[in-house]
Amino acid sequence: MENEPRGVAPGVTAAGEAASPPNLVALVHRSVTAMIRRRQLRGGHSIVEAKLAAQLGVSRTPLREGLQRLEGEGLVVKGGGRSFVVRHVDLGEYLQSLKVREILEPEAAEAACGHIPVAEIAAVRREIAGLQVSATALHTDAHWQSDDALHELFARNSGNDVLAQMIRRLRVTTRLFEIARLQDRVAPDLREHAQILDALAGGDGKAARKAVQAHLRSLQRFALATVR
Amino acid sequence: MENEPRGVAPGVTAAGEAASPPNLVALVHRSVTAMIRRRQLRGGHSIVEAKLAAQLGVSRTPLREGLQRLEGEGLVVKGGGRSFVVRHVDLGEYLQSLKVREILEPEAAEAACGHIPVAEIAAVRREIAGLQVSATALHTDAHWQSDDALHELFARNSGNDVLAQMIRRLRVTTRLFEIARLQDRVAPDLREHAQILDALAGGDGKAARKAVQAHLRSLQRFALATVR
DNA sequence: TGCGTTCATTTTGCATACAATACGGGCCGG
DNA sequence: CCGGCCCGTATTGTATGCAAAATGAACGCA
Repeated sequence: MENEPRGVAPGVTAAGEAASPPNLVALVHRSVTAMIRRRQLRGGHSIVEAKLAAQLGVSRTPLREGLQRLEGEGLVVKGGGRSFVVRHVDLGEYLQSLKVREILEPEAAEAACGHIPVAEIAAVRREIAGLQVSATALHTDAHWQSDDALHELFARNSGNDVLAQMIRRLRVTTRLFEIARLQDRVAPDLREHAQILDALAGGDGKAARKAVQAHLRSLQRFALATVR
Repeated sequence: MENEPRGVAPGVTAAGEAASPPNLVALVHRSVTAMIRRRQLRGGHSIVEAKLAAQLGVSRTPLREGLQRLEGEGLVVKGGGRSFVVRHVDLGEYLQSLKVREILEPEAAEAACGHIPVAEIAAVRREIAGLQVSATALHTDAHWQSDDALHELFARNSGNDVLAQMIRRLRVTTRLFEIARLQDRVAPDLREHAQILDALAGGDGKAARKAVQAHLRSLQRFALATVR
């Protein structure tokens, strides 16, 4: 292969991460994850290895290894035939995932109450506030990001890393669906996220639990009403 | 490479599964999973690719792909350095996992109540009954297997595949620890499993929930009391 | 036209080759 | 006796080559 600058599709590499050894499978993993989140790779799309490898500037070997790892994580599947397919989450699975989140996340929120550094809460507040201003162009991207930040806030501080990991995993699935199918969740999320933050900041465990549960139920209703 | 009969380490391949295309990465995945469960690969043990590849009769390429997939699933990790390491679950993580299972599994058991085919319940009953007889040699192996069967029973029939998948995943972690650290759980498990089965068979959702919760709490107590 | 069949092309599965890096052990200087 | 350096070896990271399987298109035959 011509040893190109190994550029990666524009704007795909993750930030930070001083990779002393370039480690191409990690690069593939990050890049493909990002591409899926940006809908550059749609759910159900079947991946041709040579093409994607060329696009990322790597050979098929690290590409395949990265994809296998993503399959283990559930982002892609080897669908029936022989090629990798970006996992497609349908409404049924989305709702099931939300049900499980409805079991786990209120628990995490309650556990986290009173254990979250105020600085972190403030940071998430700022992120949400900044959202009101920006135009709709990058809006959704930033919105999803603040969504991540909020849920990560109480997951990480729940005191149970395993619980946090499960929540993250479930959110991969739900995000996959939301990216593909839901459009205007910004306004309701803004309101509900604010309520959750208030409860977390106030250290009121019961209120936090309620707020998170209400949020997740709202998502279910929204999906049922929105998706054709 | 000498194209050997591709024998695989004795007794390592999973049963059934007529693999029309040999599919070596699936073979690796199954084999390594089995080897970990049998403690042929201990937690914390670092894997040398060439050695394991030779042992399984494959080249390093499918071996690495299989390992990457296992890393995505959380069975192995690329520990700091550069080689794969069988994940080591410590007491803390084990207890955290049990806590999460204590949230999820009672829910699944209750949901499954009344939806489990009687034949399946009977099959698990038989499996447990057969356990009483066999000697301690294969005892533990068979014990773990019946444990899988019981928990799988209500997970699969809970009506929520995502929930079932989460439970399976958590059980990978807890099993990893139990294999390494716990010895004589047979007697208490036998009793508690029977109680769960009775509740499931009776269709009593509340009782099933209670029985599963009691079982998981018993495991926590047992671990705290047993592990030095 | 409709349908099976053959052949060219694409695409994957796997093995191997090779370069880069980490590791360990001995050697030398102190 | 100890610490640091150097070099041979073990091991991993990546690319490439090639064979088998799938795909699909052209073609002939009914």
